[in-house]
Amino acid sequence: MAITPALYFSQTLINWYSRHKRALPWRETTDPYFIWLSEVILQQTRVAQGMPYYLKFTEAYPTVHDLAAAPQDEVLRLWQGLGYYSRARNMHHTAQLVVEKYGGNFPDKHEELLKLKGIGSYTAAAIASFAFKKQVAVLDGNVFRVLARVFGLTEDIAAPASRKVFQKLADELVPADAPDNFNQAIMEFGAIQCTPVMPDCLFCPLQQSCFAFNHGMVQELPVKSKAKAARPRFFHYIVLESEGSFYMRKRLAGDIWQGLYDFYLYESDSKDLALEALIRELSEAGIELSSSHANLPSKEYKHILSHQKITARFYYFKLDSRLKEEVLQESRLALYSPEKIDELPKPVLISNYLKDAKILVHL
DNA sequence: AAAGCGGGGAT
DNA sequence: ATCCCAGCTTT
Repeated sequence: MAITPALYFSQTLINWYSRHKRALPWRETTDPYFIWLSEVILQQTRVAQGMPYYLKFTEAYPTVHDLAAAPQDEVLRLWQGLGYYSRARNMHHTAQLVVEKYGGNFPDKHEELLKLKGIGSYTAAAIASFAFKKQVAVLDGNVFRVLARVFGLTEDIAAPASRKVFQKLADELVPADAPDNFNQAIMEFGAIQCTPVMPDCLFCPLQQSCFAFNHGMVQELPVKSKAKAARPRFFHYIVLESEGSFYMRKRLAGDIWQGLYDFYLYESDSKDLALEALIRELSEAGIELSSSHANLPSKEYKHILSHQKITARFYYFKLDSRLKEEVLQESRLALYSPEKIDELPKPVLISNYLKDAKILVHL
């Protein structure tokens, strides 16, 4: 008997997957905790970049109870360098909720998983299918690309409204008897074979049935609107040293790097520092710098985020005496030895400076 | 619906 | 230097 197009598609992908799948540690388990950990780490992150973090986290926190019991600074420190730090904060929060509300066991329903912080439709589908064999289709960037090309979908994948079309198709394609294998297969296929640039159409098992290949539209699909240009920002970091220790503070909500530690920050709309304005602001904060203080501007650091283009310079000042308690309260600064600084979660930009300035020798 | 949120790899 | 990758939350 003839097989349906949906069956042909899923069986072809699963067959391809059995021959091309990479051996990855989170594919060796059905433990929802490890699946969840890997999927949160892999959001917006390539396997090669996420792998060392997955190994670090599973070693430091073998169970959801260990993660739940950890201090936030420690979790963020382990996450340091991976970016999108709300993932770590939400993950930590969810670990505590799973322990308190679910007795340490993750819910197995897609809609229950969806209620947890940091778990959206993709991650909920991944956990539900990989750990609990539920018939729900994952929809990530790889799946968008594969479906757009093979089935000729021309909706803008950057537009939220397009999700409905892709989700409906993906849901029709995911087989009841192997939802986990199919979901893994289609994402792996997108990552290895049907890549964003230079896809390997020549040796593609779906070549003859692929809309994009047959219509010479491989370069045109998927359709994706461009992101807007990154906003330029100019950071002037004031590095205050007292007796070999440094004043730092934890960043607040409402800007990048929430929960990470950096120095006193003076931001302006120019790469050049307006010294008088800085002195005035510091003075208002109760921090008096006399001309006797050494002022060594660092080299210029360019730090590129997807949505911001930061130009930063560090100004080092050695203080004659410690800042007063009320000044610390008001500015939220605190004094940290290099050993303590090493343990603090910090933006990559700050870590780079600390390394260059030889304040931190390792890392 | 749009904006905000990190960082790294390929060319 | 300039292109690419992208899930979740908040607004």
